[in-house]
Amino acid sequence: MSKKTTIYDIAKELNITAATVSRALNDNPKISKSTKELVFETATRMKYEQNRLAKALKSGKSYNVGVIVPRIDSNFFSSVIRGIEEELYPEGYHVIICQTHDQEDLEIKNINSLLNAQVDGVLMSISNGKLDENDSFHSLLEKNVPLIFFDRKKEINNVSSVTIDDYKGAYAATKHLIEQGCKRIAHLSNNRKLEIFKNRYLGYKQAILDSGLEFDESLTEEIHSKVEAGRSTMKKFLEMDNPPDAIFSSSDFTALGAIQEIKAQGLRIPEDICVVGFSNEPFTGFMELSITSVDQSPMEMGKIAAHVFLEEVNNKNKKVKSEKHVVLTPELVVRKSSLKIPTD
Amino acid sequence: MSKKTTIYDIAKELNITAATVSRALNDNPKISKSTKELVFETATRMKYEQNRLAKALKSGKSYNVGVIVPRIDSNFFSSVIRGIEEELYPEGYHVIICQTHDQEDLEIKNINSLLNAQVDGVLMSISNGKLDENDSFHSLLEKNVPLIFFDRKKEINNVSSVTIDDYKGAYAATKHLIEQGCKRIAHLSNNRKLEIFKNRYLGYKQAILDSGLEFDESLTEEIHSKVEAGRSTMKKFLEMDNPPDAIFSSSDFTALGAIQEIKAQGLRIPEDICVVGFSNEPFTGFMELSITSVDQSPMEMGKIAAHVFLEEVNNKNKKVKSEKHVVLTPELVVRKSSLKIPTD
DNA sequence: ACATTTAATGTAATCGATAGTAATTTAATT
DNA sequence: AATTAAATTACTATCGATTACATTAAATGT
Repeated sequence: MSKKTTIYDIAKELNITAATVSRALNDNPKISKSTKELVFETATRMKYEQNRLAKALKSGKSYNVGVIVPRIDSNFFSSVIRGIEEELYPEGYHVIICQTHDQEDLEIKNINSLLNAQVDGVLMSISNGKLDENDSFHSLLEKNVPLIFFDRKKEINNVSSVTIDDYKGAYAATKHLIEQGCKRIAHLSNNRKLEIFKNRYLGYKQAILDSGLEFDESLTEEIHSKVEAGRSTMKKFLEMDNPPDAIFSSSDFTALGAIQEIKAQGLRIPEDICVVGFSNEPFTGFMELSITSVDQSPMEMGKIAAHVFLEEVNNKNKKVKSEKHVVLTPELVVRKSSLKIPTD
Repeated sequence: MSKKTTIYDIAKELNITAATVSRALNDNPKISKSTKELVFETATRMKYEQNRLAKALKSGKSYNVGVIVPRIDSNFFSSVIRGIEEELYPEGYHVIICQTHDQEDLEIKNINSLLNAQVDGVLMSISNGKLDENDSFHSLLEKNVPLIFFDRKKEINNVSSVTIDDYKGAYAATKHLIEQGCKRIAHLSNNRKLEIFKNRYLGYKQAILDSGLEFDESLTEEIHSKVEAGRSTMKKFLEMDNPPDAIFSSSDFTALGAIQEIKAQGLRIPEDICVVGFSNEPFTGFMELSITSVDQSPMEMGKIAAHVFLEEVNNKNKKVKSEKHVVLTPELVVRKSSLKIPTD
């Protein structure tokens, strides 16, 4: 019930001014060593704690950072968030997490909500709603709030990003399938207006072309990253006259759906059909039939994104705006679902 | 670059006082209808937005709420969080999410960090670190910050909670296994200093005793909720002279680990061994061998927890402190892993 | 001894919104 | 028209920390 102690209380106690107390606590060089010590002592004795709200008002900084992701219940995003937190907490920032559930209206709501909370910056992975005239970021940029994309980015002036080389990851995954002897490799994609899915598609396509195989557009589908969508699309594939003998999926969840359908139809994995996913979600390793996938080092991604943010806020005064684009290299993790030919 | 418009700007524009503007915007009855309209118009025209930091300083409320969970990458917790957000966002609150990773030091750090951010309340599911002399909550209670437990609670004076009836859920799950003809039912538990795990254990035990089966303490183990822990414990069970014919697990993840080991040893599920998990994580339904589990209606839990919090902040002035304990009823979802006897 | 740095602290305004109280205008009453 | 009540708006302090500017005291120089 007792009110919090403020710098005024300390000042009164020591018969000095609040300004002096403030300076002392901030280690201002103009304050003598003796009073500094005195102030520090009484501050601890009186259990003083700085009022962040007051500081926030004065400085115009809230020391809150917004993080917007499609969802948090995937290992990938929750790991990125953990990386961000580990980097930002020591700097005194707090993280407000928002989920878009891939709905653009929620994305806009979240951005406004974060602006309202006066966050010092926003780190986000954009949703795949209607991407056409998506100017929900403008409100951020107008207000000069640093924005950093991670994973799912969009090419915007003055906006930095941290991504993986999706093209390379997809190329490696597809190449791997080809080396396993697969000839008709299908691709479960997602909204290709999003760069990550476009690049995965392109990497897949190029790997096929480079290997002299026939590229068949009808073997690619843009679907949601849901188990059920993967399953129903796989069903369609299997009804073709000339069904695929491998699936490269942009998502581990759709890969799982495909596997369910393949098994349900009595086909064998990897003997009849090989499957490769993307993101290296933990369950891909848990399954009895473990799933080959592409790891994106999410923790690392989060840490770097946070680091880029810190650079930007610290340079905010300087007019020299520079965008930074960090690209991480993904790693193919080969498991049972695609291993026809034992390597050892 | 142009600074934000404040109520002073509006006041100057209309030749009135900032106080009047403030009252008009807050729909104070003492302000005439005409000036209210005028103020609202100019506010929109000048793109006025309330400075939350200023309001926070004045009111002493940050309109931020802390949520502490062991981890966010499980469907259960992320769903609870979503429920909380849906309830709190419309009231103008923001949610700061913290993960403890079941480490007590992180729990303490998070609490301090949230206090530092001057949150208006904390909703938490406690970790299972060393629980003995856990007084990390005291700092919250001392400062009169509302604390609400959900799922993983602890009995503390004046602290409300929202949980499920773990005892009942466990009882139903075990009863179900008995009805399927299982005689030696093992239990994968977790730290029973946590009420939820203690209650699940008790419900399991009572169901066995009520059915006249022999209760064998050696068939219960306290382990971490990790796939690997479930697997290794199952291995131990299978090495017994008289191994179990069913597993009731406090966690879907350990249930999964058990299933992996059972299959690896060439045993059949559910014919040889039945398995039931807890939490109804999505993957329990995805698996080819779908897993029977206990649903905890996490969204609902989050919404109710948020609601209880709102009640508490709105009653904060009143001295009458009352704790509220909401208990939800869980639901058993029967799937392949335990269904020996087809019901239809 | 007096002028001039230098060091250390005090004074007061500021960030933006809110609320108690005073002041003014308007409406109602006799 | 005069008096009073009611409605409306203005004035000013406040939340707690920060900082430009002013002031005092001590130290140094000539």
